[in-house]
Amino acid sequence: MAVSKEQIITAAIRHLNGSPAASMGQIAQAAGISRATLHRHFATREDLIIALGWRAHAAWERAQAEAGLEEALGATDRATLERALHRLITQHIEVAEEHGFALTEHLMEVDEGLVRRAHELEEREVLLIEACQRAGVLRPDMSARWISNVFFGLLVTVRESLRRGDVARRDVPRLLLETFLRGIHEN
Amino acid sequence: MAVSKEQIITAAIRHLNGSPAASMGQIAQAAGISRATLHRHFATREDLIIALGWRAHAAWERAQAEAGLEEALGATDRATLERALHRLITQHIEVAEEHGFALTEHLMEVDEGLVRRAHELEEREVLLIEACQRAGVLRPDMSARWISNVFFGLLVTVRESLRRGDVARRDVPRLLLETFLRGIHEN
DNA sequence: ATATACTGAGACAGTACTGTCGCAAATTAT
DNA sequence: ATAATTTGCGACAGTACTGTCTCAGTATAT
Repeated sequence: MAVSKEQIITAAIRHLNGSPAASMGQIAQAAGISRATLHRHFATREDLIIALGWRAHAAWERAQAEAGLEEALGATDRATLERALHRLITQHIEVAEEHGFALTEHLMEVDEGLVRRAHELEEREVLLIEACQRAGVLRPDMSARWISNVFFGLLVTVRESLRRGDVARRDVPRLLLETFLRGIHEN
Repeated sequence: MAVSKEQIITAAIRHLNGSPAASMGQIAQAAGISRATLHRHFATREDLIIALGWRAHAAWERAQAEAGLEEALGATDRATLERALHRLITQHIEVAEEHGFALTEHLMEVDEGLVRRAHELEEREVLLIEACQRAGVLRPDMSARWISNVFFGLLVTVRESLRRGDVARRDVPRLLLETFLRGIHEN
């Protein structure tokens, strides 16, 4: 096979990041294959979007794994939790960069399994946030779910900032961490 | 006239906040008018979306005005600038709540005038941010444009949090201000 | 070299829109 | 009450998709 299913997904995501409403024909063209071949791999457009969703969620899960989230959930000391949190944040930057369009794609909420998967992944981050709150790493006067949503919004910030060329790619980790943790107020 | 153009816009925005990809027929139904009537007011779907964009931008400008942004730009003292900033942030919550879908609607970038308008409004906020940085209200180690984008992302956070029912409406101003200015880190 | 599998191109029907029109009914103004 | 305006409804052509199919050409494997 000249172009594998995984390659198609990659090309589709890349194209949809710039044109979220692209048709099957445009996606096929961007992937360098015919529309018929694209339909052979993904029977419907919805199937394709769902597949992209799973890919994005896989990247999300990998980010959690590489951040050591699972292990950190058993810890109670500041250092371990803080390190996991920082890693998680920086790992997410790539995810937002590669699968950014998934952040605001409402079509993904139609797939039951995908919604459940997103919920699970989100729930694990909420657990980490709560653990950080108990350990005194994060402020306790905000709900963990709000903080989780703040994280989501800041990833949209990252995506847009990079898309518009407002910040340099290499500055993003520092900016995101500082903004997220310390806010933008002086001292 | 039973339903004015302004009422149609209001109903359309309300409906599109929940279903961003709604068709003209669905929008008409949501507004309580026929599709033909909707087309009499807005010749094309694009015209309608553009009109919603102008409405959203008008609300945006009103938020800036009520926050006293213009006057604050001439000031250099902390108190005035800080007060304008706080007002601007809280004023924006309503805008995000009422015109939330406009935050991520890419179709609005096709209208030249609308893009210029958005640019102007954004530029004024950047100027305020820079003034706040010079006055020691906001940290100077981040570009004003990044901070402006952070603000944008947090409005997406607000929209999603309210849409999902994760936070109470009355808690939003405090949460947003605290998060924006102080971040989520303990102490 | 031959069989197998895959691909691109094109045609096709089906669907869901958009945008326009005419007309009858209802609303509003005078 | 009558005229003018506005509306809903249905019909219509036009467009842009989606999803399926066929067929001829190409690559791949044995």
